[in-house]
Amino acid sequence: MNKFHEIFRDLKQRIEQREYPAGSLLPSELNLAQMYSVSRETIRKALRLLLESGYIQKQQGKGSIVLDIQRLQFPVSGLTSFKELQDGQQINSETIVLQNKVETIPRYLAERFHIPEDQQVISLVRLRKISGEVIILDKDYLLRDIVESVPTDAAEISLYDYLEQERQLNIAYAKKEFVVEPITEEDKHYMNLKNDTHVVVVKSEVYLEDTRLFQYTESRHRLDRFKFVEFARRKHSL
Amino acid sequence: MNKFHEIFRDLKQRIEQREYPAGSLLPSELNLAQMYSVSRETIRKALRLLLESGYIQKQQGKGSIVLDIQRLQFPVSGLTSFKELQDGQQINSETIVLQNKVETIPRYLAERFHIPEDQQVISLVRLRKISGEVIILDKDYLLRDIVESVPTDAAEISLYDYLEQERQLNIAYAKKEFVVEPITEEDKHYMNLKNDTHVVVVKSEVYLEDTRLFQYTESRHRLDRFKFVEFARRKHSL
DNA sequence: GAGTGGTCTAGACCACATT
DNA sequence: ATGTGGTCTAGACCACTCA
Repeated sequence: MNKFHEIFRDLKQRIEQREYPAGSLLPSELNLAQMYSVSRETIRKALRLLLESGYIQKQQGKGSIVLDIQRLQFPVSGLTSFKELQDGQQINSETIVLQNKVETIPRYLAERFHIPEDQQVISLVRLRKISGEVIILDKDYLLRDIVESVPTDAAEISLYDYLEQERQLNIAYAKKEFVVEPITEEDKHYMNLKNDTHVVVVKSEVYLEDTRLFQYTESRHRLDRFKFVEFARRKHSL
Repeated sequence: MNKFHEIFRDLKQRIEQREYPAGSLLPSELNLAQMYSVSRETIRKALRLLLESGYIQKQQGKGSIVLDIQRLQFPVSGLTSFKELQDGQQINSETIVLQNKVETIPRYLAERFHIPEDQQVISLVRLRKISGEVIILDKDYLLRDIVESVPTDAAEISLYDYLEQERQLNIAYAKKEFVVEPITEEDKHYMNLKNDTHVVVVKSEVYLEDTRLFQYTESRHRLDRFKFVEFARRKHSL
């Protein structure tokens, strides 16, 4: 729909299909502007998206160098749902909804977020299986002021699809925290933990476009199957 | 030096000092343009930096909402050195250089990066102490084609300061991978591991502006002291 | 010197939220 | 209807790289 977004997608695809191979230079901004019949600033917006997602590296005076996506493959970071992760890779996965009920918010969360102690939340507990093994235990709390209820089959397929498309919620940003914690009885009960004593826990606070908190999640991962990949750029002196 | 960067730093500071308190709106882009005597596009570049670093949330038709930095404090992610992390928080820390020598590249790295097997590297091993305890074991390999040698006191204080300022190297981006691995004899020997069986390992491939690989690092963290915080934005349909 | 990306401008029109 | 941010333009000048 937006010009710069279309150009981004087009260039991205051409890079992925090796039409612009790794190590080569993209056409200059001026050339691209002529090729797509847009202004240079519009090209620059598209290139910025490519830069941020790790497809190119720019050099003043030289040009835009295409990076090696083979090498930098699967950078999986940011605010991405389990479903989207699986779609990106071809992995056979399965979600089992253990719990989907309304309750009052746990006290430690009410305190942490300065929310009334009688706040109602939807409490979801889900198991994530990959190749038949239970790898992840997800515990979600959704504020009931914002979502009244979630159909269990939506929780099974993709919660974010449902919230964004059916409920028209605009998920905007999140604070994520990665820590390692000793296992609980619940972990031991639901996951195939062998002799593990710890799990990796990813705690996320998710906010809407209007800055309202609407979700808190603890995603508990089996140690030996946890992997998080990130593409990072150096920010020179903010 | 750049106008938009100066404006970013100014607005950032005013937000941190609660001149623009959390939940309030910044002046409109048109107003800001007049206040700083610049064009609106320049203001928009500054606001984009604020948006990306989690200081504001924009809403079309409404304005730029200041976010609660108390709540979203210490988002520590991206490509940041140990020194910079410590500077951001007031923690007493110490670095001990265990090794600083030239050797041929380990075979698994030569294969992984398609580098000649006789490539020379600088091999650094460093311990990171926080409050007197050894928390992190850092193993660095720097390609000798790019840096000939590193003074041990530079490795002790800040490697990145030295590389960027003394050596004029432009560090641009990295691929980072977070996994959990069983401990090695080396881990056991140097860190106070108690009964831990695993460590968190952050593996980083660091690249220069001209896209040359120049550093590979394994940062091995004690489980109970590992914490990684990230501010993430939802990317709607790339 | 020619070509590249980086910054900045002044203006236009659109989409959205509020009154 | 007004004001907000989102997109796009055409042009200017600067900083940098490379032949």
